[in-house]
Amino acid sequence: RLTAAAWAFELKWDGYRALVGVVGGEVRITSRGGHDLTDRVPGLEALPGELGVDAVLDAELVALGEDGRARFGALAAREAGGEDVPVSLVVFDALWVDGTSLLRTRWERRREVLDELAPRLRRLDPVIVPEVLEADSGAEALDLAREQGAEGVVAKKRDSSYRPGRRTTGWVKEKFWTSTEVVVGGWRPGRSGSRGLGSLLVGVPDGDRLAYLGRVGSGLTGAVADELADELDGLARKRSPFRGELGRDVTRDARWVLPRIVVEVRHHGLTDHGHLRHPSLRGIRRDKLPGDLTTGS
DNA sequence: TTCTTTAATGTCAGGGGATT
DNA sequence: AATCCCCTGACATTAAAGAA
Repeated sequence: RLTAAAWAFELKWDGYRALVGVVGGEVRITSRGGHDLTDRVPGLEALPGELGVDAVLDAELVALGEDGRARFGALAAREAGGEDVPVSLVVFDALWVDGTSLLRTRWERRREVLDELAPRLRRLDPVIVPEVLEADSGAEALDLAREQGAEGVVAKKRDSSYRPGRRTTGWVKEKFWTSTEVVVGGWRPGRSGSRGLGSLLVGVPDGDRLAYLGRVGSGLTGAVADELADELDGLARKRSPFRGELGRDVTRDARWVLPRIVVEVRHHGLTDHGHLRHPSLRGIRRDKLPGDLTTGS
């Protein structure tokens, strides 16, 4: 449905969204929430001189590992001073150049402007201006992205204008999903406003216990949530079925349960701590028992 | 053409993980 | 406490399509 005639495909970068202002000889990087991120990217002192004109650019702030792949977790760690992770600025859009706003200009034209600026931008060490993917379809673009180890693809409608701030349907993000079956070992109540379940504590069988995989709250709603709430109530248990300690912030209001219910969870792989990343509940697997699941990934 | 229904689009709140 | 990155569903609004 995403044809190359109407859509252009770019790699999706995993980092912090940032606006880069090059105005009056100074560089200023701002997060989506309006916070100053300028100090996160050293090595941009020469940017105003190289660029030659004032500009506001849309970009993503990413930390790259040795393999060239983005590592989200390393970004915030940089401030701790421990790891010296090089931070790059991936520039993918031009919003305002030399006194002219491009917000209402179609993406195709904005990309042309960006390509004109690209040779100068690339003289700066931390700056990356990624090429548009040479793909005839969304599926082909995903294949390319997978080869390059990216986390996904962003499809941009060629005639779309730029809508500041809000999420836009002119840009469609396609990420690689993983689906995993996990066992429910407990739950946490929702906030005072919402009733019943807030999130599920899940894991995979590891010997006679469960290896903790984190919480799943997104997608836990409607009839499925009510159904699960009833069933879990009947499986209540005093001791945690998980192996090891889980941390006070989790255990404080956790309710443990006999590990019997298997659910399917969609996610983006595991974090450095071995938890599910961006998990969302897909449904209950009544055809499966905890014993059917294999240990590990 | 105009009115009504439907689909697309946008906004918001509540869940997640992580770090300082 | 913040901050950042998300995902999902409910609801409101807007745009498009169908019927009269």
